[in-house]
Amino acid sequence: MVNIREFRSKLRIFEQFLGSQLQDCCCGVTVAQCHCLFAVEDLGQTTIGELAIYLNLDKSTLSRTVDSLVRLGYISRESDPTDRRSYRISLTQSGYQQVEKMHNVNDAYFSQVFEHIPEIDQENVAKYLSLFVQAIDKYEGSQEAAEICCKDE
Amino acid sequence: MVNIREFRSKLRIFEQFLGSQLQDCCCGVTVAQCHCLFAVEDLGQTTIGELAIYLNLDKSTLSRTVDSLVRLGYISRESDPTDRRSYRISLTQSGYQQVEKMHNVNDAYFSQVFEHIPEIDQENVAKYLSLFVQAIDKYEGSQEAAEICCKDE
DNA sequence: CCAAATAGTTGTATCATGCAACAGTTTGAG
DNA sequence: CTCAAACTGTTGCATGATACAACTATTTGG
Repeated sequence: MVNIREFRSKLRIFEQFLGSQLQDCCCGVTVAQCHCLFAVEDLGQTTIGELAIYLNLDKSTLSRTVDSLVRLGYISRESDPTDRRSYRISLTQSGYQQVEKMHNVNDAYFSQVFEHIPEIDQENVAKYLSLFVQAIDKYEGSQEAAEICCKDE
Repeated sequence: MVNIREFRSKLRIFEQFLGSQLQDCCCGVTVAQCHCLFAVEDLGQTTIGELAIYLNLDKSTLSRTVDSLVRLGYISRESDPTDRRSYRISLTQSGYQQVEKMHNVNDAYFSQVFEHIPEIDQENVAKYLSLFVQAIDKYEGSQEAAEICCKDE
């Protein structure tokens, strides 16, 4: 039986680490811009609306973040000829370079963290994190989610 | 050999989940206030400075967050008679109740997530997360940390 | 004893965010 | 076909979290 409270305590440390790690490894852009660039990479050609859903943020927030990335030259935003309300969002050449740079820096960082895990355990760390993420997916797809929490108090 | 980039991809999903989960389960206070309350619980009687180090935030940020929690009645802040620059920060009765409420709600949430993990794997999910957190500790204590990242560009 | 260090607060600026209102465009029901 | 409803993205506004710098009050060490 897992001690949930202890698990959550570890999780808080983990979360804090992830936050400051990314902040340090964004290669010149902000954390929000970094998330947005990775999301555009994941989605390929996309729209503000899709990005907002993917990142679970308001479309107005994404509108502004994308705007800043267009100004930085990392993202191209072209009017969609088949629906003039919509824009086609994608990475520019320079955007791809920035994303690759961020990946390399972050990969290097996590590789070093992994070196501090005993070699026999490394695969399992990845495996069981993956399992947890799967459980999140299943749970969020299910009914119960959010009914426990105290959103509306 | 662990595929670091894939691992990081899972991590991004994980991080997003943790962020929105806590936001929904703060029982009436903000996420920053929630982190602060848990920190005061962890530290027992403490100070602004200690909290700032523990949470890796600026003392001015903590000063304001603590201030808001004093106003809410969750934290008591008394002048330290042995050092009049300093204040003794601790949870009030009402603060303990709030913390317990948040623990219960969050424990319930994560218990449900765990139910979506096969029973044989549950212990391992906790075990290997713990191992990863240990690796973070070791790494952050070491020299190399932060030299990889592109903080200063 | 006084300069330097320390603890916390406050002013200021920035970033991220959501909601509401809006403009322009598309779509579907009649 | 037409027009109301739905949709896409932007902008105005408010809030919250945050850091840095300057500040006050206090303590400490040479």
